Parts: sequence; structure tokens; C-alpha cells
Amino acid sequence: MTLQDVFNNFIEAKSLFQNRDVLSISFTPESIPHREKQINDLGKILAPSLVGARPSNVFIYGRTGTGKSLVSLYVTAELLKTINEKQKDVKLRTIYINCKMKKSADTEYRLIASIAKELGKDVPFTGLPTEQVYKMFFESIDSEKQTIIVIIDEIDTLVEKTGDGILYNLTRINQELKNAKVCIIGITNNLSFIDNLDPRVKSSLSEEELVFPPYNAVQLKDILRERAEKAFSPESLDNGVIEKCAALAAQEHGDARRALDLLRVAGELAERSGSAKVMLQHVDTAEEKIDTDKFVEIIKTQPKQSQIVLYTILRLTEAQDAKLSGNKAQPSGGAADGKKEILTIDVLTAYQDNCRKFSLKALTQRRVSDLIAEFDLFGIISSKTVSRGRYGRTRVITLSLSESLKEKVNKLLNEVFY
DNA sequence: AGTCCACAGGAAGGGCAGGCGA
DNA sequence: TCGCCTGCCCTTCCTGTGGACT
Repeated sequence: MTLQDVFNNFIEAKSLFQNRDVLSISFTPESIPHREKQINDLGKILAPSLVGARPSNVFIYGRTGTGKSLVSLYVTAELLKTINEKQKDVKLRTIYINCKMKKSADTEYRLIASIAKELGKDVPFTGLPTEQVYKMFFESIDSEKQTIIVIIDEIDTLVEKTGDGILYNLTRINQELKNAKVCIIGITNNLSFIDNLDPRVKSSLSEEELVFPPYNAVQLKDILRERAEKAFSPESLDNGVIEKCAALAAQEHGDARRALDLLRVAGELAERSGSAKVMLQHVDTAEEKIDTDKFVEIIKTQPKQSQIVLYTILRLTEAQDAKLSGNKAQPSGGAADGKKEILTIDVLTAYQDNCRKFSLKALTQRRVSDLIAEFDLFGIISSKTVSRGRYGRTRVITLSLSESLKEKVNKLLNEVFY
């Protein structure tokens, strides 16, 4: 089959999808099922902006995919709509910033610069003193009588990196403004985040608090059904597909994003395989594919030093597995003898060997320790610090990749180093 | 009860790249 | 071009830690 055939087939084939964008994360639906209470609560809190008053700052908690960002965007959009229709003399602006977007708002400078940019000020990515950026920011908001609602998504990422000084500055901002009023909506999925904040920041940022509980399987099913109706052509889904996606995502702390991803990827897989319907097995494959893609993408984008650390852990795990299966073959040896755990020192020495092998400069133990911790955070390995008494404290490291994923990562890293 | 191990992980700061204004 | 600023990656130095050993 030539590439032209592939394209022709794609054009001619009856698509399972009507509008696949409906299943993407960035799609804003007309209604948000099972979030009526949160929408109303947030609406009540933000309503003062309709008459030009400053709403209380709000803090929104909830795990990923519980609709926090969606509800915030929805409510602010509705506010703007209402103002356009009924309160034309009131000026309201809303700004949405996601701190997890790398290089856009993960430092104090970048956050302020992003907000200022949204307000039409041209601020360079870097180069100016932070104080000057603040000044530009103040000027841009205080230039007229207006209310500005700033939604800061993944606010914990920002504070983790830069400390809570920036939140202190932001929550105090209203005392310095003459014309404008600023309201901050902080969104986080880290439930213990606010407890670690400076008490002054804590009290002013969380004047109001909203909690978004996870969706259960039934609610996820409703959400999926509504989206699927718009996303897929009629009769494109086999019985039980939606239920399965909902159930799988419900296991994963009720993450609607995950449910939508599953459905979308299952649909794409079905379409690619030429199936007339999305079947249950497509959902299974989709689940595996999503996990694989996530990990492979993370590993691919890591710097070389991180990759070599992971490569080392992979080699050590392999060597250990080989040893274990060797012991099984000859039971006299006893499995316990062969079961050597992988410790920080093992990784470090093997890593240094590998660096020599690939002519790379080896990093210090301190840094390698951080890289190992990063992989733990990604969920690629799992490590547990254990105290071995007289033999010190160390980390026991195990690879948490499935066999098929291990193979893929292995291939990827081999390509990088050979 | 005290010691000691082998780290974990915090703090401080160096060096470099990228970007700005003068 | 120079001086200045920020972000990032990294090192150095240091303190803290939990449990086996003495």
C-alpha cells in the first residue's frame, strides 16, 4: 500500500468520528454534568464582579480530572457573557494561567510576565529585574477601573519552585491599586498544599474554598455519554465501551480527563484498524497505549544524564532478573541468595561505569540522587528509603514498568546510546 | 544508651545561556 | 559590546536520620 492509498482510504472511509475535538482536553462543553453545585458556589462567590466589586479570592482543591479548571473557565465565561448583555458599563477581564506549562508560568517572573502579556503589555521572556516586571504589571492593570479575575491553575507547582512570596505579593496587590480590583482563583490538586503556606497568604488566598470530589463511575458514564454523542457518528460504539472507559477511569481516582482520553484513543485505534465500531478490546489497547506514550514521551525528553541513570537502572534490573531466573533453575542455590536489591550505591557505581563507557562526565552522587527521585516522581521507578541499621540509610529502587513498556524503553535508550 | 553507617535531602552558590537596555 | 538579570543545572558542604551493632 502506498502512502497515497493510505490517505485515500482515510478520506473515503466512513469515519467513526463526527467531531473528535469534543473529546480533547481543551474542549469546553456547553454543560458540565455533576458539577452543578460547584458551578453555583463559584458563581455566588464571583457574582460581585457583575457590579464592579471585588469578589473574594477562591481556593479550589480536587484531584486531576475533577473539572476544576473547566468549571472555573465556564463560570468566568458566563460572567463575561452576562456583563456583555446586561452590565455594559462594568469592565471585567479574566486571565487563565497554567503554572505547569513549562516556560510559561513556572517562576515568579514568568507568571507576572504572562499576566502582563495577557493584559496587552509587551514583556520580554527574561532579562528584566522582577521588580520592573511588577511595575509594568501594576501599570497595565491599574490603568482603568476594572475587575480582573486571575485563575492560577496548578498553583502548587509555582509555589514549590519559587516559594509563597509571589502569592503574598499577589494577594496584597489590591492595597496598592487605585482603580482596578484583582481576584485570584487558585487551583491545585495537592490537597495538603495550603497547609504549608505562610499563614498570611493562607488567610487571604483562601477567603473562600471549594472542594471538587472525584467523579464516580456512574457520573463518568454520564459525562462520556454526553460527549460521545457529539464526538462519534451514530452506532459507532459497541455496547459497554463507555461503561468500560468510565470504570477504568473511576479506578484511577475518578479522573474525567483519563476517561475522555481512553475513549478518544480507543476510537482512533478502532478507526485505524478499519473496524466499523469501537469495541471493548480497543479500550484495552487504548489504556496500554496511553500509559506507554506517556512514559516514552517523558523518557525521550529527558536530558542525557537522566537517560543514562535510567539506562543504568534498567541494566541492573535485567541483571537481577537473570540472576533470579538462574537461581530458579537450580533450586539448591536458594532464591533468597540471588535476590539482591538495587540500592543507590549500586546505581551510582554502575552509572559511573556507564559514563566512562559512553565518554560522559559523571555527575556527583547528590545530583544522581535527585535524578533517581525524579524518576520516582514520574512513576517510572519506585524507590523506598530504608534504614539498614549499621549499614546506613539508602534507597531501594525497583523499576515500575510493565514488561512491554520495559522493552520499548530499552529500545529507545539503546537507540540513544548506540 | 551510645555509636556509626550510608545515605537523603536542604542550603548556598558557581557557571553558563539567553535576553534586555544603554 | 558590556553590564545586568533570570533560569537552569550542577557541585559543595552540611545536617538529619533509623536501626543494627557494641
